[in-house]
Amino acid sequence: MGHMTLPALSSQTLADQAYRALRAAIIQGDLPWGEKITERGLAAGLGVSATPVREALRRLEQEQLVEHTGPRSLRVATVSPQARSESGLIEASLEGVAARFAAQKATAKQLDRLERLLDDADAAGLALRAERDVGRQLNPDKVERVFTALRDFHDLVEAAADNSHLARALDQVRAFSRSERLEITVAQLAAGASGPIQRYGQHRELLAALRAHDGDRAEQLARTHAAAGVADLAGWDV
Amino acid sequence: MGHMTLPALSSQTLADQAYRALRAAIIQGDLPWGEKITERGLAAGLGVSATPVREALRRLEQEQLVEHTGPRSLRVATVSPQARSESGLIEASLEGVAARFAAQKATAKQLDRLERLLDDADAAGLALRAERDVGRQLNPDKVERVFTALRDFHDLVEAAADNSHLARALDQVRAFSRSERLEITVAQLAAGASGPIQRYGQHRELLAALRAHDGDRAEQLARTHAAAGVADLAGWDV
DNA sequence: GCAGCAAATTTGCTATAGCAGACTGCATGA
DNA sequence: TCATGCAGTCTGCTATAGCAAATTTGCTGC
Repeated sequence: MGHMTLPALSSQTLADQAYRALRAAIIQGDLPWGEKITERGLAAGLGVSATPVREALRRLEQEQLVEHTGPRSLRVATVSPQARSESGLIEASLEGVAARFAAQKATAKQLDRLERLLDDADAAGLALRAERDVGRQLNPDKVERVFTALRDFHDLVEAAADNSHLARALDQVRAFSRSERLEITVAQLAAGASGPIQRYGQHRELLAALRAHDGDRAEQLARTHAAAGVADLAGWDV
Repeated sequence: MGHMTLPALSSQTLADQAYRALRAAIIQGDLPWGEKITERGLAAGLGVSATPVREALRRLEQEQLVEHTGPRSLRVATVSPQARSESGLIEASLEGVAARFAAQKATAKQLDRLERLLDDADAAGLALRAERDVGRQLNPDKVERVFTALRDFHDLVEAAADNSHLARALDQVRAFSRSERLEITVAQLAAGASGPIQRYGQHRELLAALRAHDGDRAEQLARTHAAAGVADLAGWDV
């Protein structure tokens, strides 16, 4: 056996494609919250028959992105601002658990990669801070680099946690809590908000806790950090 | 409009029935973890066609109770002991969040009902303790009453939290963390374990925190309590 | 015995047809 | 003007047929 087969890189079934397409459409707002939908309508829009669309809808229903209004009618789920911010708290709690697991399991290679991501973010972040201090406009390319580095950081912590149930739960709740966060936070940064930049150093502390295998502290830091992100958006005190 | 229509008391679609039946079969062990399954086989067993079974399988796959092994083969998911205990920690964390939400939102009526449930549990529980102290065999009927009362207590806290995303996440993770807990704990009680009975008074403290709208303390108590339940089973320190 | 290959069977996936119930709009009558 | 019935249409649900690919089976040759 010279090679190992990758675990289905692209399932490519129409039902799977329909699921991804509809999920993305909902999260990105192409299918607005509360929109009435029909199997046949979606099937025609996607160019497939009703069968794979039905399976996609059942999966979306399972994660509450689609809901039944009556015995024979469907719509994209509605999500109140309160539900959105509460989802942020749920997400923060789960990210805390992820950090706890990661503190137990992260390999040396993963920890090093985490450190390199923070170095990248710092390089671009310090430049941004300097630009802001002299009143220049923020370089969108550097903003992007900071965000992708920090997103990769969180994703890698989640991967190090190595628990598929936790990962699934996070994916599902993020569809509600995080659908517009990136755009908002970028806007806040441009407007001069200091919260995101202040929370910056917390990543270093979290990494130190992970290295020390200090699950309690890692969870505490990750959760507080994530909850602060929600608070910035909602003006809440957590 | 003199009355309001109840929201679909029994959906009664075959796909829904198939979903519930298969889910129960998996959790109760009638379909063992790792069992290979086929659409047609399950459909024949349930007496329906393959279509509703496929939809049920997609939903079960979404919550990781069923998984693909290859492009054309399915099986009931496998769950390691580690994954099971980790699910217990995830559940404990989510129950903590539920208690936090409940502390903000619980109505006076709900709080009173919670108190009555604890009174019920205490009545039966004290009798059990007395029986155990004199070495008599535990009355199975009273054991049942304690468990149902405490289960109702947790369910009502969850209902008071009033967040469907949280409720769904709890349901899904419990399929893994709690599938055999009741039986085990009953067995432990019969064998004289003291942990469950010692954790008993914690419910009163939680209720007090809910009444005081003390979200921090409610979360702390609920989470510790739930995590202790996991620790009892796994011999872990949380 | 056993590895390798090909035929036969199994299996998941998709499209389609049709049913039963819900919904819509319009005409009717008070 | 408004409630009420009644087609006609729409919609979700289920069963079925068939395809393409994977899996299994059994044969062959070493």
